Amino acid sequence: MKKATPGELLRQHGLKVTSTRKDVLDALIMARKPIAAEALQDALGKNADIATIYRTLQTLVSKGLVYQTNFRDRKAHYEYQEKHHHHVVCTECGTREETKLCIDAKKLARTFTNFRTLDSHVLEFFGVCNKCTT
Amino acid sequence: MKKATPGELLRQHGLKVTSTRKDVLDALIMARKPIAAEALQDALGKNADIATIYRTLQTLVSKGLVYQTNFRDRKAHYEYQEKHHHHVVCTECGTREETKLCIDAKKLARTFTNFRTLDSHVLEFFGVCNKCTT
DNA sequence: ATCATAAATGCGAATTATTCGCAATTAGAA
DNA sequence: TTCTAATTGCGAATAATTCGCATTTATGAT
Ligand SMILES: [Mn+2]
Ligand SMILES: [Mn+2]
Ligand SMILES: [Zn+2]
Ligand SMILES: [Zn+2]
Repeated sequence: MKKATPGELLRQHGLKVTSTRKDVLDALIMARKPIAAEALQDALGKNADIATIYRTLQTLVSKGLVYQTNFRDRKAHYEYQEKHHHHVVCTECGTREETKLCIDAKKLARTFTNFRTLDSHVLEFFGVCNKCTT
Repeated sequence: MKKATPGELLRQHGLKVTSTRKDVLDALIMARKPIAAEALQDALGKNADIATIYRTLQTLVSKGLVYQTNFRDRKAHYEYQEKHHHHVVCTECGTREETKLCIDAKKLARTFTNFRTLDSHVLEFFGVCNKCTT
């Protein structure tokens, strides 16, 4: 199957297809990394309203199309998530690397917690990348 | 060895021992769970200045005495961390459970990333606790 | 014990990210 | 095409956190 367009993705998730939504989702897909709301606005060429962008992001997150992370920073970052994954972030230069490493939350819930199931998890690693380790 | 007092802890980390610092650290130790800056101020009986509390928290975090988490919420939470651990949070009622489960970041860095070492990581689980699963 | 000095505090004002209220617009169903 | 609920745009409002600066305080040296 070929990759779905932003419009199709929105429709698949039962969302009205508006141009802001298409643009935001498209920008997120292009970015291929976590990006903050304001940076997203810049990427869109300033034509979109910031409140609308925030509302759009909330919607996309609620549908699971986009993953929201609150790093140590105080602003939220949003990433289009075609496939679940995590990041390793360099605390010196901000370089971000994707990692396939994950954890089996289902098994884990039984072994290590009293919850029957775990719906989601946040996992981020911090270190100094090889370039910054002189 | 018996448990160190807040004052001793501060001294051990090369920090000036002030009453706000002792109070904040003490409150965090008592709380035994992540707590936000303002809640901390309440716990301290309103006598401490919020800007000072924030500065104190930054300091404690920088020394590794306290662990800062930015959940999905927009406010940061701080927890005294005698021993590294993570949480399982119920998205219905907010119940928070500690879990011993962790990951071996050293081994991991070699296997799954290009970083030589990983200094820290954030790991939080979200689900619905048994009480909320009617 | 007193002093000197850098560090910490308190206060108010400033910033920053995010949300809200509401009138105007628009997507999609009928 | 028409109708209506959902979405947008704008500006103003919130909420969390930080900043500037004058004042106080902890601690090391005398
Ligand atoms: Mn990624
Ligand atoms: Mn804990
Ligand atoms: Zn995962
Ligand atoms: Zn861990």
